[in-house]
Formats: sequence, structure tokens, C-alpha cells
Amino acid sequence: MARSNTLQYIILGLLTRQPMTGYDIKQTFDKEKAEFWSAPFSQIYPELNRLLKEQLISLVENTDESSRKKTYQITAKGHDYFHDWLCLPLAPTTIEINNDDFILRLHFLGVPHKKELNQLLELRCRTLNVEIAQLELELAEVVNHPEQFGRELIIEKELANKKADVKLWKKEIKRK
Amino acid sequence: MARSNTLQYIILGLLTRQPMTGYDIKQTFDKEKAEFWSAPFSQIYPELNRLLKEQLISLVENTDESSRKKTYQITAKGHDYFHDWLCLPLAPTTIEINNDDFILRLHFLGVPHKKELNQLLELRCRTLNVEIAQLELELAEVVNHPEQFGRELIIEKELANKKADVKLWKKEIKRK
DNA sequence: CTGATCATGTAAGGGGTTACATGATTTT
DNA sequence: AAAATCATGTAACCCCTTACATGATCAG
Repeated sequence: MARSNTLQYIILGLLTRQPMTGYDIKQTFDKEKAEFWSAPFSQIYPELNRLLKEQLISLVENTDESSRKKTYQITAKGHDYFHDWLCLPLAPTTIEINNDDFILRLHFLGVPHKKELNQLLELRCRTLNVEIAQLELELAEVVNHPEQFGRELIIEKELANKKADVKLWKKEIKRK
Repeated sequence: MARSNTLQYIILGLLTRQPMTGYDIKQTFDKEKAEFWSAPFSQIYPELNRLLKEQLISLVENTDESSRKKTYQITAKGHDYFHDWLCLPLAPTTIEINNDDFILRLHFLGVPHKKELNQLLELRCRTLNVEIAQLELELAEVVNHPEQFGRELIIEKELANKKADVKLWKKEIKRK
């Protein structure tokens, strides 16, 4: 995964949908995990406290006084911060986007963002095509080098995956 | 990448082929990178010194006294250690192997290990089929939940990739 | 009343990244 | 002579994982 505290964006992204507790967030991770990410409590709770201090989220005043539950909601500042990050790859200067950054954003670009979604998919296709061309060259170099047979299989796998991705995203772009 | 010092295995794997310096190792990473991994000098050099202390590698006596170059070779102990790790997933108790562990081993299982290679590919196919079945279930759950549209696309991508992998590995297994 | 689940954290340690530091050798 | 490349490291920092710690609530 990318190296710039992705957890904060995931948390903010979840909180754009509804207020949640740290426990809720962890459960969402466990339920929808596998394909993307996960995080233990020991990462989630400190991150929530940090986001609170940064005023990107705030505590929901609890009607139930007795409960120790801490329900968080995203602030206006948090909304802006999240949206800026989400649409960052769509800036005119961006020429490539890696798989992790792509997947992370894809997760939050749903139906209401069809235009941005298509832009993101097109950007990803451009990156993939560059990578495919590069891998074809590497494959040509490696063929008939039996000592690099394992690497050859990996390159073939990467090629198959990236080609499948391009096909899928092109299909999705065409869909109205 | 997996969490148990993969760098050591990559270094040992490279040294099974020929003695190398830390600088050579870094160059190999940069040249053959992209598909797999990379590591900066600040990780490579300390790791080489650790492996040396563990006697998994040793310094090649340099004929050229003036050079500060340190060329390393793998020891018998290092060979055993590497081979044990390489074939670990093929132990009868193993029921699954994740993509990172798989790719890492695939890289070092070349032509001389056709039998182990096929075992590894079959193991990976079993894991992939389990994951595919799981993703089909998740996809069925998510379809018609427009608020999870991004996640639906991710699941479709994962499915396409895993299916392409199974197809590729099955083809490779059949090859004599 | 006992165990499962809810609920929130701290501490220690590993591994990876970026920046910093130094000097020799080779190429232009 | 300057620039690029060869060559080996240390230090600080961040992220992530595992283990530990605590207590409330709910179901059987």
C-alpha cells in the first residue's frame, strides 16, 4: 500500500457516508476487507484521535451519557481534505496512477461521480498500457533465458492481469 | 509484501546464482524490479551485515586488496536456510498460499525445479479457486447496492485477475 | 454467572522510506 | 577538471503488527 497514511483517507471516506465509532470502522474493514485492506484497533484508535486533533472529524454528542462509545462524524474541513485527495489523480498534471492509489479511490467513486470515475478509469488505462508495453519488452528479453524462467512466468502473469484490467475498464467506460 | 523479512530470502536467492556485492544486488533490483520488489541501500547493506553475522553468507576473499568492494557468497548454511524457506509452502500441512509468498517463490523456482514448480502452481490454483468462490458470493451481495458501486468494480477486477491467473497456471502445469 | 461480544486504548518492535554522509573510480 | 557512477554505510521517521490491558454489556 502507498506510504502516506492511507488509513486516514479510508476513515474519512467511510465517515462521509455516516457517523461511526472506531469499533464500527474495524467491523467494516473485517466485513469488506480481503480485496483491499485491513487495520487493527491499535492503528484505528490512535488515528481517530489524531484526526480529531486535526479537526478533520468531530465527536457526535451522545444522547446516552452512560456509554463510553465515541461516535465520530466528518467535519467540513475533513470533507474538503478528503475530496481534494480523492480527485488529486485527476489533476491535469497527473500522467500515471499506480494500482494501490487507483483501487483506493475507485472504492469511493460511486454512481454520483460518474464523470470523475471515467476520468480515473481512463487514466488507469493509460498507465496500464505503458506498463504493458514495458512488460512486453522485458518478456522478449527474458524468453530463452532458462535461468530466468520463474521471472518469465511472473511477467506473463502481470501481463495477463493488466490486459484483463484494461479490458474491464474500457468496458466500464463505454457503459452509459 | 509479507511481514517476515523477505529481503533476506531475495538476497540469498540471488546469491545462489553468483557472488555479488550490495551494489550489484541493488542494480539487480532496479533492473528486474517493477514486477516484484525493490530495496534501498539503507536496507540492503545492514541486511548483508546481519546475514554475515548469522553465517548465512560470507565474504569472498578479494584478490584486489585496494578495493573497498565487498563481494558476498552464500554459505552451505545459507543454502539450506534458503531451500527450506523456498519449499515451505509445499509442506503437506500447507493449504493456502497468498500472492506475495507465491510470487516470491515462483521467481526462484526455475527449470531445474519443475516438480516443485508444478506443486506450487497447483497449490496456488487451489487458493485462487477458494478466493474466487468467496468473491462470487461478495459480488452477489453487492450487486444492486449502488452505494457500493466502487467496491463492485474492485471485486470484478479481482475476479478477472484471479481467473486469468488460474487459466495461466493450469496451462503451465499441463506443459511438459 | 459465564462466556461472547462490544468498546477503547497503550507498548514494543520490525521493516521500509527518505535524508544524510563519505569517498573512490570512471567517463566526458 | 568536472560530472557521473561506483561503493558503503548511518540516522530519523513513519507505518504496521503483535501483544498486552481494561472494563461494560449482552446472551445462554
